[in-house]
Amino acid sequence: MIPCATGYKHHNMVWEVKTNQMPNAVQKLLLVMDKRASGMNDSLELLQCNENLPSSPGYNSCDEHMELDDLPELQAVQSDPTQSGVYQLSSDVSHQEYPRSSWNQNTSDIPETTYRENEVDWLTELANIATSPQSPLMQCSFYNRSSPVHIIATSKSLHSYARPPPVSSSSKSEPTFPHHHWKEETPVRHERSVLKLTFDPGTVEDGLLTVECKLDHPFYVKNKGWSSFYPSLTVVQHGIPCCEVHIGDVCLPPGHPDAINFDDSGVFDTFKSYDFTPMDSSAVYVLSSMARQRRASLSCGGPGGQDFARSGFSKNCGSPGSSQLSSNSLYAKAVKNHSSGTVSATSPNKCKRPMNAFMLFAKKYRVEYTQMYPGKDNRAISVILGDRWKKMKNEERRMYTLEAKALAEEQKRLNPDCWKRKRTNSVCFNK
DNA sequence: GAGAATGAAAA
DNA sequence: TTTTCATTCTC
Repeated sequence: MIPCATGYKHHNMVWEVKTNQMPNAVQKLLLVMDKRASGMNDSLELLQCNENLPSSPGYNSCDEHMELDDLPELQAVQSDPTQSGVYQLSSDVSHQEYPRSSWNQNTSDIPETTYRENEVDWLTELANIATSPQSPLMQCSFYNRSSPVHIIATSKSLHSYARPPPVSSSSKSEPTFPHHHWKEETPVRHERSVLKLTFDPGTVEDGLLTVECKLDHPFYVKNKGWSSFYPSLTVVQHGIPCCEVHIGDVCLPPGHPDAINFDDSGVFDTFKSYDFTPMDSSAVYVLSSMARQRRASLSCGGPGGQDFARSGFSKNCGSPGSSQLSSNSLYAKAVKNHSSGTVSATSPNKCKRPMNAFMLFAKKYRVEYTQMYPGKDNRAISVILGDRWKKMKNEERRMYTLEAKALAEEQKRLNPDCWKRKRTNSVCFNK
C-alpha cells in the first residue's frame, strides 16, 4: 500500500471484478480512501487502492471474437452528500449481491445504481469519483457535478504468460502475484462483466459500500494519471490512454496538488508525455489540448513542428506562461520526464513512433521480469519477453494490439509522417 | 552506443 | 524484402 499523506484519513474499498467467463470468480480490490482531515472540500479526497486483481480481467480465454459488447459495463452510482467518518476494511469482507434487471444501454457510461450498507455515505465519495466531470465518461448528464473526484486504480497481478516459471517464482513472485484476496462466491448472473467496488470506509459502524462500474472506466490515480482496469479499451472507447490499476493506487480529485504535480514514476510511459491531469476531463479536451500544444510547438519555430507530445518538444517550446492549464503541467512534466533522457536532449523535434503491441507488453513487464530474474541482462530479459510474447494467445495479446493500434492511429492523425524513415543524409532524425 | 526482443511502416 | 525504430537498461 502506498503510504498516504499526513493529515489524511484512510478509507478502504474493495473492488470486485466479475466476468461472464468467470461468473464464480470475483476479483476483489481493497481500496483505501483518504480524506483530508483538514476539512478539505469533498472533492479533494483520495482513494487508495489496497488490494489487487487476481488476474487479468481483460483476458478471457474464450473470447477470441470478443466484442466491445462483451466488455464490462458501468453500473449506476447514486451519491449521498452526507459525510461519514473513518472506515476500516474488515478482513472477511465480501461482495454483496443484489438483483439487477438490466443494463442501461443508453447510458452505459453512467453509473446506474448502487447501494449502501449500514448507512454509509461513502458511496457519495465513489459516486463523485466515478461520475466526476473529470471523468471522460461523465461528459453527458453527470458533467455538472460540483464535486468531481478521480478514481483509483488497483493492481492486476501478472498475466499467466508473464509469470515466472514455477521454479524461480517461489518467493519473489508471491508478492508480485498475490491471490489471497481472490474469493469464490456465489455466481451472479450478469449480462456483462462488471467491476464491483466495495468500499469499506474504515469504521465498523459505517459498514461497507458497494458499487459497480465498467471495467474500462478511467480514474485519475496519484502518480499515475488516468488509469483503468482495461487501458486498451479505455483508450479505444474513450480516447484516454490509461495505466492499469495497481495496488496502493490513490485516487485524486481535481485540483489536488498531487494530481497536478504527480510523480510519473509509475505512469504508463507511453502516454506520460501527454501528461493527462484531472483537468483533462474528456478525451476531447485531451485531444484538443494536444492540438493546442502542437500548434504551440509549431509556433515556436520548430521546423519539424511535429509531435511535441511524445518527443518532449514542449521542453523547448512550452510556454510557462501559457493559459492552458493542462498544458502547463504537461510542459513541466515533459521537462522533468525528459530532462535526463536522450530523446529530448538530442532531438527535440523528433517524432517518435508509437510502440507496437509487443513493445507495450515488453515495457509493461520488463521491470517485473527483471525483478523475477535478478542478474539477468536486459537483453536476456528481452529474449524472455519475446519468448513469452510468442507463447501468448491472440486474445491475450489483444489488449496490447488494441492499444498499439489506438496509439498508431492517434499518432498518424497527429503526425502522419511519424513513420517516415530517416534518410541517410537527413538531419531531422538523429537516431 | 550496442544489443535483445517484435512489429509496423517506409524504402 | 530489407531497413528503421519504437522501449528498456546492462554492459
